[in-house]
Amino acid sequence: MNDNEIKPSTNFIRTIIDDDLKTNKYQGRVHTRFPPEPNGYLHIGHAKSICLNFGIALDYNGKCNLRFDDTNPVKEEDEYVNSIIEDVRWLGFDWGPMVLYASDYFEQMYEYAVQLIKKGKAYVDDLTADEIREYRGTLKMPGKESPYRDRSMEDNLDLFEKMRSGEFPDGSRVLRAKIDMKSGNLNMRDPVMYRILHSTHHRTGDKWCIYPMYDWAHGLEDSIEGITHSICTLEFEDHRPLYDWYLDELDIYHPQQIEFARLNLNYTVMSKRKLLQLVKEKHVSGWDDPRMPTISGMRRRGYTPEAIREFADRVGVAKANSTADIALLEHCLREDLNKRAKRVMAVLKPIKVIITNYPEDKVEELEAENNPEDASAGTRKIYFSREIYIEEDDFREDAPSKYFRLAPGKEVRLKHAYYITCEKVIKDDKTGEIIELHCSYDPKSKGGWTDDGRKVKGTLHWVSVQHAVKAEVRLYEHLFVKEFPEDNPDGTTFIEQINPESLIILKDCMVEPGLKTAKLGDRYQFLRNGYFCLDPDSIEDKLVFNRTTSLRDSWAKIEKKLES
RNA sequence: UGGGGUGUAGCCAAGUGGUAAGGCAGCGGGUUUUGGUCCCGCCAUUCGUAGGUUCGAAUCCUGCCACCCCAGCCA
Repeated sequence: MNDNEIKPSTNFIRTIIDDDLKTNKYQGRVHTRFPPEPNGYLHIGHAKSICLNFGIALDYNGKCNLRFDDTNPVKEEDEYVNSIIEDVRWLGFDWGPMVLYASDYFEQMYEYAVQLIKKGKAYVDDLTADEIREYRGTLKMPGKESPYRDRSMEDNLDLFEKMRSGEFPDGSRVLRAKIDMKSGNLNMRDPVMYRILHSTHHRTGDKWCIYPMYDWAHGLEDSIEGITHSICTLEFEDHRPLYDWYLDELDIYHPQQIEFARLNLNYTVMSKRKLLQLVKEKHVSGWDDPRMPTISGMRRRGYTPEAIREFADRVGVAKANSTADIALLEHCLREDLNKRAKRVMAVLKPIKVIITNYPEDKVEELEAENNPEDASAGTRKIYFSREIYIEEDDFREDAPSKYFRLAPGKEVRLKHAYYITCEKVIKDDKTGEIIELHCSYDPKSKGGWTDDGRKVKGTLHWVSVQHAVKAEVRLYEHLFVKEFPEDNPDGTTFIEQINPESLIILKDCMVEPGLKTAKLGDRYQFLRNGYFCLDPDSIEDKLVFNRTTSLRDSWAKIEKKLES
C-alpha cells in the first residue's frame, strides 16, 4: 500500500451500491440513468447529477441511460432535447446506442394503468382540480374520499378508455390511484396518475390526449429499463413510498430510489424558472450567456468538461442541503487551464512605450515558450520593435512601496525580451493624461536576463505596436453581487441583485499576431491576465475573446491591505 | 405527536465504539523571466444541544433545539 495513492472519492450512494454488489441484489448489475425533462437548458447542478450517474456506471462497469422524461407536452420542446444531448456529450459521457424517451413507454404505461384498475387500485375521478385540492385535506388534516372513488371496475375501464380516445375535455376527469386519503404523506392521498391534455407532444404528436403524471411514470420508466439505482434529489424522498407502491402493486421489476442533495452555488441562481426569467427579460444575452451557470454558458465562457467533472467530484455527494463555494469551481477551472492553456501576450488596456535607444527600423524575432507547465507545447517566435504597448496598470507615476512594475526611473523586464527603464512620461498638455512612456533598454539583457546578477523583480507582458492585432475582450464577473441573490429580507428580487459589472467590454485590446488564427475551443492564458477563449461572435477581422477566469492576483490583495 | 429529511471549521465533506481524513477559502514562508504555477507550514481538545450507557462516544440510547421538503390535473 502506498500512502500517496489517491483515494477514489466515495459517497453514501457508492456505499449502498457496494453493499448491493456484495449481496448480489441485482446479479452484479449497476444501471443508472439521467432523466431530464426537456423544458430548459442544463446547468451546473445537472452536471453534478450527470457526473454522479454516468460516473458510477463507468466505475462499476455498468450502464447509464440518457432518458428524457417527456410526460408534459405543454412545457417540452425539441430545442431543449437537442441542447441537453449536446451538453451531456460535451461533458464527456456516452449512453449506449440510443437516447431514450419516457414517451416511448406511453402504451406500456397505459396497459399498466388498466391492470391497476382491474385490481381495484385505480379509479376515474370526475372531481374538478379545485375539488380534488379541497378533498386532499391539508398538511395537518386528513383528506376525504372522492364520491367517485367506488365506481365499478367496468365503469372505470370504460371511462379510462374514453379518456384516451378523446371523448372528454381537458381537466374534466383524471385517473387516480386508490391508496389512502388519510395518509400523513400527501403523495399517498389518491395521487393523480393521468390527466387529460389535448396538446401536441414533441414526439408523439397528437396520438395521446392523456398524459401520465411524474410519480406514476417515473418508476415505470426505471422499471422498464431495468435501472438498479434510481438516483434523484431530496425533494423526491417522500415520493418514494408511492414509487414503491406502484411497482409493488404491479408486481414488476423494482429499482431502488436513492436521494441526494442537489447542488447550490453562491453568487448565482440555479432554478430553471429563474434562469428562464433572466433569458426572457434579457438580463443576459441567452441561455449560453457566459455569465449563466448553464452548461452551454460555461462552455462559451471557456470552461472545460474536465474542470466541471473535477468540481462535481470534489464537491461531494451527501444528503445535507448545502451551498458550494464558487471559488472551488474556479479553482478546478484554473487547475485544468494552467496545464493546457497556451501562454500568449495580450495587452487589455494599452499604453504606448517608445524605447528611445532602440533602432527605428529594427525588428527582432524572439523565442517564447508556449507553456512552462508543458515542455511539449514548444515555443513560438514573437516580434520586438521600438514601439510597444504595455498594460496601463503596469505603470504608476507614484508607485506604492511594494509596487515592482514600471515607474519613473525604475527598471523592469519585458517578458522574453529586454530590461527597460522608464526615463520620461509624456502627457497631454491640457488633460494631463499620459500619452506615452519613453524608456531605454539594455541591449545586454536580450531574452530577459543578464549575468551581472542585477535584481529585476517586475516582469511585464507587452506587444509590438507594428505587429499588434486589435481585439475585443469581454471580462466577466459573478452575475450577482450578493452571495445569496435569492435571500432578500428587504423585499427586493434576485433580479435587483444583478452585478452591473458582470460584463465589461474592452474594445481596443492589442494582442499577439498569432492570435489571428485562434479557433473556437482553443484555450489561452493571456500572460498575467487570465484565461481566455475565442467567442463565437468573432468574425473575419474582428476577434472577440472571453475571459474565462482571471489568474489569482496576490498583488490585488496586497494593494487592498495597503489602502486600509 | 401531520409526514419525510438534515445538523462535523468561513464553504464542502470523510468518519459506522478506540481518541476528528481531505479539498476550497484564509494566514505565514520558500522557489520563480507570469505578483501565475509549484513547494513548505498554520488553521476543530471538538462533532446542533442537554443528559445517559461504556474503560472509552462524532459514532449507541433518551430528551430538546435549529434548518430544509411536501397540500400541481409540474417534474
